[in-house]
Amino acid sequence: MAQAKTDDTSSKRAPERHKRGLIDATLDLISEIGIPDTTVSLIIERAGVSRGMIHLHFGSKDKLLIAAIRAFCEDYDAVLERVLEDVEQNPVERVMALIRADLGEALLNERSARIWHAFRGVANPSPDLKRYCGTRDGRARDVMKDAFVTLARQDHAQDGDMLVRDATFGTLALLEGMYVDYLSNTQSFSRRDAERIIRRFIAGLFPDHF
Amino acid sequence: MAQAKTDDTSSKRAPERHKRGLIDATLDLISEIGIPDTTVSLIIERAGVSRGMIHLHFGSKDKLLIAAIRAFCEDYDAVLERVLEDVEQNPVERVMALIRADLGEALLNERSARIWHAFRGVANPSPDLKRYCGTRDGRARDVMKDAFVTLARQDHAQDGDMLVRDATFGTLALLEGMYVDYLSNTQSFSRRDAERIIRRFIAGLFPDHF
DNA sequence: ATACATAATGGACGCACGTCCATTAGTGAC
DNA sequence: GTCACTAATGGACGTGCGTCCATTATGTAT
Repeated sequence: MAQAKTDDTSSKRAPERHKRGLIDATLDLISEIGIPDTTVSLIIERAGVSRGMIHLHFGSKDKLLIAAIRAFCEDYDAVLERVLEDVEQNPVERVMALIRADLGEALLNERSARIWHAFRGVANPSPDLKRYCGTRDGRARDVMKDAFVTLARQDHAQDGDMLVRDATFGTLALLEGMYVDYLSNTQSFSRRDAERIIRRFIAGLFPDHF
Repeated sequence: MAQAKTDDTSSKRAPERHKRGLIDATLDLISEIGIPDTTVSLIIERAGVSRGMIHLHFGSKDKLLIAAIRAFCEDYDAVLERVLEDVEQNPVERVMALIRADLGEALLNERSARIWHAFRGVANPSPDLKRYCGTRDGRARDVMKDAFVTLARQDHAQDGDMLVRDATFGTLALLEGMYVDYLSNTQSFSRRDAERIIRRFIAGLFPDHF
């Protein structure tokens, strides 16, 4: 058996590296000039590869786009996962850590916010893309819901189900709204303000904990 | 002086009617197949006019796009304005009327949500479009802020400025988030739940009024 | 009636797009 | 060193785009 398939940087034949290069170039261009203007010629120029590579590795430009958003979402999830590993079990801290991570520069920056919006904008007509865009699914939602369930039980809250649902759904909606506002108003956007507002929302539902 | 310039439907020469027809066709197509696939050929076919009309009336396809989003936003604002005229002066009722209007079928439906997202997605690279997309400007924000100012004064709240800012900003962010969620999950989206969640957020900040 | 102004037409044009494939270059096996 | 295999190249191809303009149709003023 030959040595591992991982691409050493010196090799001129490195399909995985080239695939990743094409995906990164695509994401960069989308964040800079938008999806409609992101052409095959610009992508290959940015990635520094030849014209046939997209067809060779992805089959078509559309499939490259799908691979790009998939990779983008996987990176996003990976960052969240890493945050959740490091944080303690206290549900209040877990929720706030999630929010802080979502609002931090690693996840909420101009590039990523633009990419999110660009994909959202074209996702509806295309089910292949829509699959990757849900807010309601995914780790973040589950972790948050679990934390709120714990708190609702501690409080012996009546109608705890609705409380948990409202808290989870509302927090995610607030985070979504913050992303939109970040893009509309990047320079005056305040991560501190955003975090405080979300905290105030949760504090209204769980006054004893936040 | 001849009769009014308003287009009677029988006339074959009706520039204003044709302009509006092109704009409506453009918005329809954007909501159905997205901006990248909305071509000149499809627009004129949908509008039932000839190929040269876009160049004649708007100068180019790009300018038609800008005119379309402008018209879309004006319609949106007009609906809000009409709601605000009918509602009483009580600040609590004004805020809730605004929220209810924003979540109502007239403003939040599949077509409009898709159009919003499509334009948001391409707006960042294009300042001409970005101008029309802000959440933080506009009537809705001002009306909401005024209402919260009134309430904060009644409560003699300390740090009322921050309270008002957080309430305004947070409510708008929640509404934005609801729009995103509506699109991601149209069939299971509940306007009632959305309204209740936003109300709970505001109630946390103004417990004596909501 | 006639002339004038302009709304509207639709085909032609050049260009840039995404796709594809015959060819070349690089890599590991024998 | 040779062979076999596959990654990578880059130009050619056809398609469909947006733009434009010479022409026609329509309504208005004289």
